[in-house]
Amino acid sequence: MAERLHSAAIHVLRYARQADRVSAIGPAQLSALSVLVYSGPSNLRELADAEQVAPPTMTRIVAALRRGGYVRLKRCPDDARARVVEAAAKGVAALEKARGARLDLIDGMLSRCAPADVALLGKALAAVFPQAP
Amino acid sequence: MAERLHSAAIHVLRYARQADRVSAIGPAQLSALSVLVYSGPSNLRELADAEQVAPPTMTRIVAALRRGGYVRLKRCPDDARARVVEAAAKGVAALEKARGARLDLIDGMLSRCAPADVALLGKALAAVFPQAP
DNA sequence: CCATATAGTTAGCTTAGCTAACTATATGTT
DNA sequence: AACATATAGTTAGCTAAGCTAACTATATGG
Repeated sequence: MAERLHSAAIHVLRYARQADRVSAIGPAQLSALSVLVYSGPSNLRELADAEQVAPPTMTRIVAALRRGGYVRLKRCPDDARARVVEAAAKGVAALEKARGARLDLIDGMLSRCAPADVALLGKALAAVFPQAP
Repeated sequence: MAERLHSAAIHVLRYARQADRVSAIGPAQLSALSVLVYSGPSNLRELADAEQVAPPTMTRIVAALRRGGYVRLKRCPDDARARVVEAAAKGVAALEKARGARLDLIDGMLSRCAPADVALLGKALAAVFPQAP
């Protein structure tokens, strides 16, 4: 069962990743950006934890996003050491576009299956991953 | 629906990836190795296509796997340009270990859900991804 | 026999990951 | 208040993993 889920997850993401080639932004940057867009502003440490990455790695990812104009950094009012990273409008737009391309691919994949099976999968996923957006 | 599947796949693999930290071998190498172990020997071009990677990248991944003793290279009998890459015993063992660690994590994740939901998910996955091992 | 295609490699770049060591600011204890 | 310790982030320097362009060597088709 774990095997089946693992294999399906790999299959879905491998297929969806094809869409990322159109995006000018790298995969780690895109992933960090999606956290910022969907979970709101964050400091570097939280972002690094969310992405399962060491702090220096997140420093670089955020620096690259900033150079591209995808995020803004602000000073944290209650801690002078920390910065708050926030998605800029350009970042939100880039993320939505990349995400849309991925979802289109997955939609195409699902459209080649029986609708009843897809509906069943939806129900099962909702039950097992209740927090899924 | 595509959204739900995408999100669940990300969630599962992000969680499972924690297990990879124990493995000495990098993620790209592990992934290529799994193709070799489960689909059998292959030449570089096929492997690069399977991994959605450019040929020079696969040259390096295979070189690293070879240095580690995880794969062997043979000459191709019917094409002197090509090499056949084959998993060595050490490679099979390393892959099984890494894979086992990932599956254990996913098992743990699923064990915290209602068994009926998990069974439903299994049925749905089998219907939508019939080729899944 | 030559032209073209294909398998793979080399060179050189970027991104993304790490650890170790550092600066600067908070915080808790005397 | 002073100092010790903890925490936020950065810098430096390494490796792995991705790419394109340009190359070598072998197949293959005319």
